[in-house]
Amino acid sequence: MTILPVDRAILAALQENSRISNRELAARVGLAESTTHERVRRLVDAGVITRFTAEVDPAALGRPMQALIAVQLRPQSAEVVTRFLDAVVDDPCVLDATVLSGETDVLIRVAVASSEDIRTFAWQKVTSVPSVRSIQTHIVYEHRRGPTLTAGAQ
Amino acid sequence: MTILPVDRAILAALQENSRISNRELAARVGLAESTTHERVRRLVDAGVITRFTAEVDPAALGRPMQALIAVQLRPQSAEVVTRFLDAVVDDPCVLDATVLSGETDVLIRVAVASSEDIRTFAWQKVTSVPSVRSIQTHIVYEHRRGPTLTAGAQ
DNA sequence: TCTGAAAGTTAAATTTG
DNA sequence: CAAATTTAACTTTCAGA
Repeated sequence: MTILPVDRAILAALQENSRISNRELAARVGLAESTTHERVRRLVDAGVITRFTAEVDPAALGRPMQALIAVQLRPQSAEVVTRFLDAVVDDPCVLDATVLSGETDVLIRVAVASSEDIRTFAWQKVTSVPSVRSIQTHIVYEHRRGPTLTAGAQ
Repeated sequence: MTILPVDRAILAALQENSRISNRELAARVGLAESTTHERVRRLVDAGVITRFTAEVDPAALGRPMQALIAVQLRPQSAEVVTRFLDAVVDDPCVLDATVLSGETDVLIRVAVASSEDIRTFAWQKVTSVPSVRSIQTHIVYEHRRGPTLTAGAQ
């Protein structure tokens, strides 16, 4: 699918607010409503827009603390990684998990009410998986989003 | 603000799809439309929902590769960290940046077209900031989301 | 805090240029 | 791709429980 400048404008507007009406979106990008509607549908169909979602602040729900837990696994096999993810990623304190190259095999981001909850997750849940060789916990002090995603490599 | 079970249902539904109509949301959570409408408004006002957004797949825009760049800064001061973030976080390849405790001070997540772009960002942009002492680049092999965020610590 | 109904607004599909 | 049209669906407000 070819991404035109007008598609970038649509992507920018919808990332900033996915709930604006099709009418307002059309006005903002300077196309007819029917055209705008069709282009949004195509962006979804092409997999450029993966979902429309509401962002929720864990802190506002009583989980003001975030941490990264770096995990080293042994043996290092695809199956071990998959099994580890399946074992931990559904825990309610997990925000996401990333599989990496390098010393650390998996990086887990958690949001919790207090450091006690990190301890419980890290030392009860994570280290109870047999293939976990070692872990390190890092407190998240700040998190910043990059620029809005509107185009390929510049 | 008190989060009732019905609010969790609203949060779950809106995270899964922020574009469903208020009518459908009301039907799904079992409340009248007017009540549902009011509760969503309150969740936004209370800062529980921070924004409604469209998730975009960088790969579908021609940036199929992601990496984490771990950065160590010297001297380690609040101002150095802030200045570093200001210098790199607006680069178009940056998805987000996290300030951490531990060896690594900042973790930058990037989405790029090829490894050549990582090299350019890491060795042109990042290491050109004087306070950067060292960096390590890790390829992202896989990324998994945790469960939907609906409540405080369980 | 909730409901139900009324009034105004918007979406979605179609047709035509 | 735009404009116009039409029907159906939706949002928003408010009186009242």
